[in-house]
Amino acid sequence: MGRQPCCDKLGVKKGPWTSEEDKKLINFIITNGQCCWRALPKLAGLRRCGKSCRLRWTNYLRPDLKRGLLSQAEEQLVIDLHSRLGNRWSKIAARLPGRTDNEIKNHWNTHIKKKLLKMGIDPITHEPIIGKEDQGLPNDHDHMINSGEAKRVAVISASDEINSCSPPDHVGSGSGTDESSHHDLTDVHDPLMSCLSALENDPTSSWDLFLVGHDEDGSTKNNTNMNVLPIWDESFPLLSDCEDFGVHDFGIDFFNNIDGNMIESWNHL
DNA sequence: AAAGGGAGCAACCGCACCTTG
DNA sequence: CCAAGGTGCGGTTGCTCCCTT
Repeated sequence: MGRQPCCDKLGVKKGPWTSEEDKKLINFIITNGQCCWRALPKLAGLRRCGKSCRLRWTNYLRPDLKRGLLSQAEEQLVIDLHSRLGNRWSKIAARLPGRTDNEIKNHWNTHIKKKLLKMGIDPITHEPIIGKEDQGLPNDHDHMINSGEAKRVAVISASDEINSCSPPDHVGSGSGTDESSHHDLTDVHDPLMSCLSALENDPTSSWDLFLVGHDEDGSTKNNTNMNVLPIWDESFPLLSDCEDFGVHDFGIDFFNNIDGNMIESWNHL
């Protein structure tokens, strides 16, 4: 049988996109909306694979994309969601407006993973790594766990809200690796979260600002920045209706509502 | 100032799932 | 119901930039 390749390998350009190609793609999508990706390259006059066009659009050209590093709140949300969803980057990205799965995946692999490892926390299981000396971890990782270094991972005390919007489709995969069941944030037995909760009052952490706020009387409370963590159903009603936050979510209305700022940002490409 | 190495990110690849006829 | 096409997703690669020596 065999599947027909998504595009003719011959004559299809690969590698970095030029600004000229970007403009062609943007112009086509603005004019025509996003139709079938396979046909798009020909129609838009691009010598690119349809897949490549889709990727370029979703990961780079989409007007609603945020630029720059993830904020601490976003990073924390990624950690939290990863603890429950695993490497389902698209699902995680769906909870972070303006961020792409690719971006989050990259950020995870290059930043967050290292941070967690440095803290002696397994980035896969989100459990403390104890007594595993041969994993290339710093020798003092146990010390870091006990000293409050690990606290930087942050505490989600707003777990109820987040749990309330857990995607329904991440359960029952049948693989026996249902992350949601044992990484539920409300579960006090979650080693990562309980570890972090125990450390949350350490005033030395550079992440305190967003982890836990301190009232003037010294009592702790959720930092106001925690409010940045979205209560999706309320704050992002549109997103809560979107299983994925992809290009297909932009209909004709979206393109009718493209404003000057978007065009401006594209002009800077 | 130049070379080497590491980090970060954009893009590609291939598989899996969904849709359609 | 099945086969084939279309799309999405996660893993991986490779290029570029920056820092260190």
